[in-house]
Amino acid sequence: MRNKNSIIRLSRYKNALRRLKTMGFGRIFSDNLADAIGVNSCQVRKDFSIFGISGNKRGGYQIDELIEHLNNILGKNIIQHAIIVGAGNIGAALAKYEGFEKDGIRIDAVFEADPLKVNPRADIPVLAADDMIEFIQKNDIRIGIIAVPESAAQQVLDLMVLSGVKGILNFAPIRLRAPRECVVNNVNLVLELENVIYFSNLLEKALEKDAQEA
Amino acid sequence: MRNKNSIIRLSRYKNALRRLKTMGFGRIFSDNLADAIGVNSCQVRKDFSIFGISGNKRGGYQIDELIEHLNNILGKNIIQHAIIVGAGNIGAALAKYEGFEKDGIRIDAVFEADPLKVNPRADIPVLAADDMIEFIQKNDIRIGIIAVPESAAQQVLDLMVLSGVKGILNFAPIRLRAPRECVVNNVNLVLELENVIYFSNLLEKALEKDAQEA
DNA sequence: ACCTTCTTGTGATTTTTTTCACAATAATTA
DNA sequence: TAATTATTGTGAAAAAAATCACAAGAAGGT
Ligand SMILES: NC(=O)c1ccc[n+]([C@@H]2O[C@H](COP(=O)([O-])OP(=O)(O)OC[C@H]3O[C@@H](n4cnc5c(N)ncnc54)[C@H](O)[C@@H]3O)[C@@H](O)[C@H]2O)c1
Ligand SMILES: NC(=O)c1ccc[n+]([C@@H]2O[C@H](COP(=O)([O-])OP(=O)(O)OC[C@H]3O[C@@H](n4cnc5c(N)ncnc54)[C@H](O)[C@@H]3O)[C@@H](O)[C@H]2O)c1
Repeated sequence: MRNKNSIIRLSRYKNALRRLKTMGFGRIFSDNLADAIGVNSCQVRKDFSIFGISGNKRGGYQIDELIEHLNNILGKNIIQHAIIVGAGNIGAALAKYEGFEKDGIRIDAVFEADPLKVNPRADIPVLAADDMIEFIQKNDIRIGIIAVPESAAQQVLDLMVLSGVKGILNFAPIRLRAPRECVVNNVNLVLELENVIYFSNLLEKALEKDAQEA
Repeated sequence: MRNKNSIIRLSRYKNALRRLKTMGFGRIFSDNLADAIGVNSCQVRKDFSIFGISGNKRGGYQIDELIEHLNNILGKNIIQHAIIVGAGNIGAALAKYEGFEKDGIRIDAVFEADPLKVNPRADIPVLAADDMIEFIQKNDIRIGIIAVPESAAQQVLDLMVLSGVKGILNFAPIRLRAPRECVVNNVNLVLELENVIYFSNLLEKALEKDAQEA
C-alpha cells in the first residue's frame, strides 16, 4: 500500500498540534510542525497534499481546522471503543493509562482468565475471559489489545476475530495469524530496545573512527 | 542511513529462530523463516547477504550458528545493562517483565522521584531519582528507558546523556531532543492504536466496496 | 558418474518513500 | 497600487526498500 508511513505521521502531527495549541499558537507553518515531530517541511506539506489538507499560502495552517481534519482522516471524530485482554503487568498498566481517553480512545473493559484478578467493580471493569465474546458483540467493539502470554495470544486473537474485532494491537512477542479482514499491529518492546542497542553501538563506533581520523 | 529496516528484522529473525529451535528444528530455510516473521524469502536472504551471513546451498541455515551470528551483529553476545526512570504504571510493568532478561537485557535499577515509591530492597531496586547520575556513571550504564510524564521527560533525557547514556527508549509521547551521540527510539502506544483504527476502518470500507461491486 | 532437484546469494528491477525545487499566490510593506 | 517577501502545493528527482529472477552450487537419487 502507498503512503503507509504518512498515517503514523498524521497522528504525530495531531499530537504536536495539540501541544502547540496549549502553548498559545493559533496557526502554524509547515516548518514549525516539521520541527516538532522531527521531519522536514516538505514531508509535512506532501503528507497534507496526499490527504487533501490545504492551508493558506503565506498564512500557514489554522491549528483547530487542522486537528479537526486530521481527526476525520484518522477516524477519531467519534470515540473509539476498545478492550484489553490480559490484566497482567502490561495490561493493567495500559488500563490505568489516561492517555487513551484524552485521545478519544475508551477502554471499555479488561478480560482476564485468572478469577483472582477479575474485578467488575474496578474503574475499568476486569471481567472473566469467558464473557469476552458476548461483550464484544453486545457493545460492537472493533478494537482489541492483546496483553496475554505468548502461548495464549493466537487463541485470543481467534476469539476476537470471531466476535467481530477488526483491529488488534498485540503486545505478545510473536507473529499472529489473522484473516484478511482484521488488521494486526505488533508492539515488541524487546525489539525496540535491541534496536536502540544496535544503533547506539554503531554510532559509538562511527564516532570513535571519526575521532581517530581527525 | 541504508538498511535501517534490516536491523529490526534481524531481531525478529532471532526471536523466531529461538522459537523454532525449541520446536526441535536444527536447520532452517529462508522461506520458513520468512513465513515465521511475515516477509518473503528473498527479504531474508537479502538481509543476511547485507550482513555477511551465509548458509548452505540446498542445506539452509544452521539455527545455532545463525542465532550466534545475529547476536554478534546486534551486540547481544554480552549482557546489556539498562535502567528505567519512572516507577509508575508503565515503568513498573517493564521492570517486572522477564522478557528482557531472557533476551540478554538486564534492568539494573529503576529511578523514581516520589519517595513513597522508592524501595531499594525490591527485586529490581527502585532508587531515588537523585542517585541516577552516580549510578549510571559507576555502573557504566549505556541504555536508559524513560517512563516519566511528558513534562519530565526532556529533563530526564538531559541527565541521562550527561551521565553517559548512549541509547534511550522513550515512552513519553513527545519528541525529545538529544545530541548526535545519543540514539533515541520512541514508543508511542496511542499512535500505534490510532494506526490500527485507521487501517481497520480503511479495510472495512474497501471490503464493503468490493462486496458491492461483486 | 551423471542427472535432477532444491535452495542460496545477489545483481537488476520495481515499488515506495523522501527530498528537491520552483511556480503560484497570499500577506505585508513601501 | 506595485514591489517584496514568505509560504504553500506539487511534479520531478533522488534515495531507500522490497521484490524478482536466475546463475551457481550442494544434496540426493539412479
Ligand atoms: N510486562 C511488560 O512490560 C511487557 C513488555 C513487552 C511485552 N510484553 C508481553 O505482553 C504480554 C503480557 O505480559 P505481562 O508481563 O503483562 O504478563 P503477565 O503474566 O503479567 O500477564 C498476563 C495476563 O494474561 C492473563 N491471561 C492468560 N491467558 C489469558 C486468556 N486466554 N484470556 C485472558 N487473560 C489471560 C494471565 O492470567 C495474566 O494475568 C506477554 O506476551 C509479554 O511477552 C510485556
Ligand atoms: N501507562 C501506560 O500504559 C502508558 C502508555 C503509553 C505511554 N505512557 C507514557 O509513559 C509515561 C509514564 O506513564 P505512566 O502511566 O507510567 O505514568 P505514572 O504517572 O504512573 O508514572 C510516572 C512516574 O514517574 C515518576 N517521575 C516523575 N518525574 C520523575 C523524575 N524526574 N525522575 C524520576 N521519576 C519521575 C512519577 O513519580 C511517577 O511514579 C508517560 O509519559 C506516559 O504518557 C504510558
